[in-house]
This record gives sequence, structure tokens and C-alpha cells, in this order.
Amino acid sequence: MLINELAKRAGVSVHTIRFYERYGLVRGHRDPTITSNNHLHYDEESVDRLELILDAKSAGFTLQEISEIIDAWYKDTYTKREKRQILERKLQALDDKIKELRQMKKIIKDCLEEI
Amino acid sequence: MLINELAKRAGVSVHTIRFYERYGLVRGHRDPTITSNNHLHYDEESVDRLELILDAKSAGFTLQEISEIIDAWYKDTYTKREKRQILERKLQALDDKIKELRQMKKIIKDCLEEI
DNA sequence: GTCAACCATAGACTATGCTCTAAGGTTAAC
DNA sequence: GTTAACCTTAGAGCATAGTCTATGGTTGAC
Repeated sequence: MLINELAKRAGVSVHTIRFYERYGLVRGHRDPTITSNNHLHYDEESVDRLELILDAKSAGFTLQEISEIIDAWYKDTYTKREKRQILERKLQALDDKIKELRQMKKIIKDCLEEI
Repeated sequence: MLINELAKRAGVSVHTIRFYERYGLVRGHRDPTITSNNHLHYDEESVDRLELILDAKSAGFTLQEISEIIDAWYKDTYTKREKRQILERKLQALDDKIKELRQMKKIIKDCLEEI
């Protein structure tokens, strides 16, 4: 599929996809049999990557952190052990964030009680 | 206390405090009995405000959102009802964020299992 | 054969949240 | 009386994460 279709499938703008591509989060490929244009083609993995990016962004991860998660999942130069380590660190980061959110909930609840 | 002491008490830089002051999140006051300089003085409430700001930032709130929380707590032009409404919306936002974090945890756990 | 609808690259612009520099004033210690 | 250590305002600069514009190429419908 071309970038426009990918954008529609993933629910992001074409601009954003190009931005992510420059950042290294998704990668389109040129079809060597087509010489008249240099359009990039994307596969289902690109859709999966974009969905992962959106979820991870909602969870408060930066693009840098998301790039590590994506590498842990897709990059074949990592050993399974390394991949596991990266993902476990992200899991820990999520637990820390949840802890902070709960602390903030407590602060707001205390405010509400004092009103 | 002056800005330097406030910065040390709250654990932020003087620059950051001035930035927050321009943003309206903290406010120093001039002592009218002092005419030789125009230094701003801060009270304990400023320390509390900065602590609240740091906690809320950790919880992923933007300065705009934090400004609403601070107004709900300190601004006397709001009725108790209005204050309660604002804080309850923030509580809901926190619950939504926690939900997103848990979803991301699930995604990463699934990845870990598949490795 | 031209118009719409795509595609590409390059780079300018924006918002958020700082962070730092410049330029100048006051005060306290030596 | 000058040096250090503060204070002030004004504004420049930076990182992140987009968002948009300019410019130009290809293709298909009419």
C-alpha cells in the first residue's frame, strides 16, 4: 500500500508518517520493478508499528522510548535476552508511571475532601 | 523568601520558577516597605504550588491542565461546586491514563511472551 | 492535452516547556 | 571601593513532536 492508504488505516496524517519515517519508526520500500516513480510501499507491519506507536504515545512514552520498544520487537540484531531486558525495563517504567498517577489521584482526592 | 530559596526548597531552577510565574502558576509579591530594590518575595503557598506542579507533571498533566487544578484549589472566584467539578474531571483523566498504561503493559507482556 | 489526485524531497513553522544569556541594579563582605 | 552574590526584565535558543508549504514528478479520467 502507498502512504495515503497507510495513513487512513492507522489514523494518522501522511505528514506524521513521513516524520516517523525520518525518525526511523516505520520504513517503506521501493518496488525495484517500478522505474517511472519512486513511491514508497508499506506492508501490514507498518500498520502494526503505527498502532504500537499510538498506544505507546498514549502511555506517555517518548518517540525515543518507542523506538527502543520497536527495536526490541523487530530488530533482529538483538538477542532474545536483550529484547526481554528492554521490554522488562519498559514494563518497570509503566509501573512507575502508574504509581505516580495513583499518587496524583490521592492528592486530588485529598483536595476534594477538603473543599 | 526570595526566588533562590524557593528554588532550593522546591527543587527546581530559578529559571523554571520565573517561567512558571510568567505562566501564572506561582506569584511572588513585592514588599511595599522596601523601595531600594524590586525583589519578589514568596511564601509557603508558593512551595506547595511548586510541589503540586511537579507531582502533576509526573502524572503527565500539561501546564495548562495544571493551571486548572491550581485554580480549582486556590482561585476564590470559583464556587465549591465548580472546584469540585474541575477536580473530578482531573480524577477521571487520571483514571483514563491509568487505563492506557495498563493497556500498554498488556501489549508489552504479550511481546515478552512471544519472544 | 489538461486536470485531479496522488507521490516525492526539502525545509520552514508551530506549540510546549523549559534553559540560558544579556544587561543592569542592590547589598554585604573584605 | 571593588568583588561576590544575589536580584530584575527582556529576549534568544533548544528539544520534542509534529504540521505545513513549496516545488516538482507520475498517472488516470475526461
